[in-house]
Amino acid sequence: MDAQGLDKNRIDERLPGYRRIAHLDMDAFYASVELLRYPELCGLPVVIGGSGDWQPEIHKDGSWHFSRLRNYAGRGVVTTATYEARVFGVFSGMGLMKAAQLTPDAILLPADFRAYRHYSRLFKAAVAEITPQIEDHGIDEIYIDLCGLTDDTLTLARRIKQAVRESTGLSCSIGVTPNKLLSKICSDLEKPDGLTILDPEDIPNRIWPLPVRKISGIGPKATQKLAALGITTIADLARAETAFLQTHFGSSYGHWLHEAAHGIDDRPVVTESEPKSLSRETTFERDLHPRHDRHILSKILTGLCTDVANDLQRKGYASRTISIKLRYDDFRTISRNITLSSPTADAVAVRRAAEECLRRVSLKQKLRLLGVRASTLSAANTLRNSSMSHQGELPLAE
DNA sequence: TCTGGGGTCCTAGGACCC
DNA sequence: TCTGGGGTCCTAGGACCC
Repeated sequence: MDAQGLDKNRIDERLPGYRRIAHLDMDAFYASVELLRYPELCGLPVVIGGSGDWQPEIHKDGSWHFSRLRNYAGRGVVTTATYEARVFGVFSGMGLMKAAQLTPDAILLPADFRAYRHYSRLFKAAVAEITPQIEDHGIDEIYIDLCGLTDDTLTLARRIKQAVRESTGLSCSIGVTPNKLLSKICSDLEKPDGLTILDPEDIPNRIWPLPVRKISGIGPKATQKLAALGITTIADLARAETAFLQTHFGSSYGHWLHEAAHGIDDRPVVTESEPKSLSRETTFERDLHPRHDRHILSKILTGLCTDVANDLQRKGYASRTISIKLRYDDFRTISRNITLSSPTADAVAVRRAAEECLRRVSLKQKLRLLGVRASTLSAANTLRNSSMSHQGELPLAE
């Protein structure tokens, strides 16, 4: 060991190419949580979506009665589907009405986010027992920095999977590579219950044959644009000149595309972060007319502002920028925002600001969605926070 | 089958100031 | 009166992620 406590014989994990970063992705998370509750649904096509009144009902003999997808009518989308349902071409984001056409006999369950958050906390706590170097990435995913741990990668990955299974009864898939970009791709390669460890030398064999869409950050638009340029696989992308990509995608995104294709990514695992914005939005059951349905819309707007204000207060933030979001019946979406002179977490102030924004939009067309967002966040009350840290002092009133 | 709700980050133009 | 850059803030929209 040298002065910094580093073993000279070990590869220096501080170098970007030699880090050990894991990406852990829970397998069909929401659906799997539901199967814990309703084990009799194992092996059946099950679709989770919406939040309506198709709650399973219990029979006198103790058996459950489940709703079928064919009976669904509304504007909900698929949140998750079991692998058995995915076989029919059902995937998340798809309208439930369309999913019903593909597989009418599939079981439909409402999303139960409280249950999913509970299991999310369980699996993250179990991993945190092994190492606290965890970056949250949504409800069912984390990045784990394995640098500094002494065991070999395979042992660690197996231990993490075992900890997740013991704490939740659920399986996950893990990818371990020198960076987040590659690990994210790899955790998906052997799903479900996968474990993929990849060295940089494996990139040409295992990464390059994949479609560009497998790279997190290349979405539907970029995929289409790349295809039009004759680029469909990551190998195609890796062959493309940076300058060529930059002329078509801008200097920043073009540069990133090139690096991504070569498996280059130096982003650190970030274990702590503050939210940048909080928002609430709702799609109406039917399109609403700004004038005829004025009272309903007003009530909905007040509700959204109250929810946002409550979220701000509960989480200890105040916001200086309030935005509204409108979606017209033709799906055109616009937003307006206003920056206040001082931060607020007050429902009435949020509502006033939202109204101010609303005055600047055209209200001739029917609406399908209304949303309210609070951004430019600051700690709600630094005075109060500092007083809280001194034992014995009473927190100041609002 | 018309397409949810919660986020992050980036771009680009205009105002305003030095 | 016209012509400059640079920096920051604000606004609107869009791509992308889970």
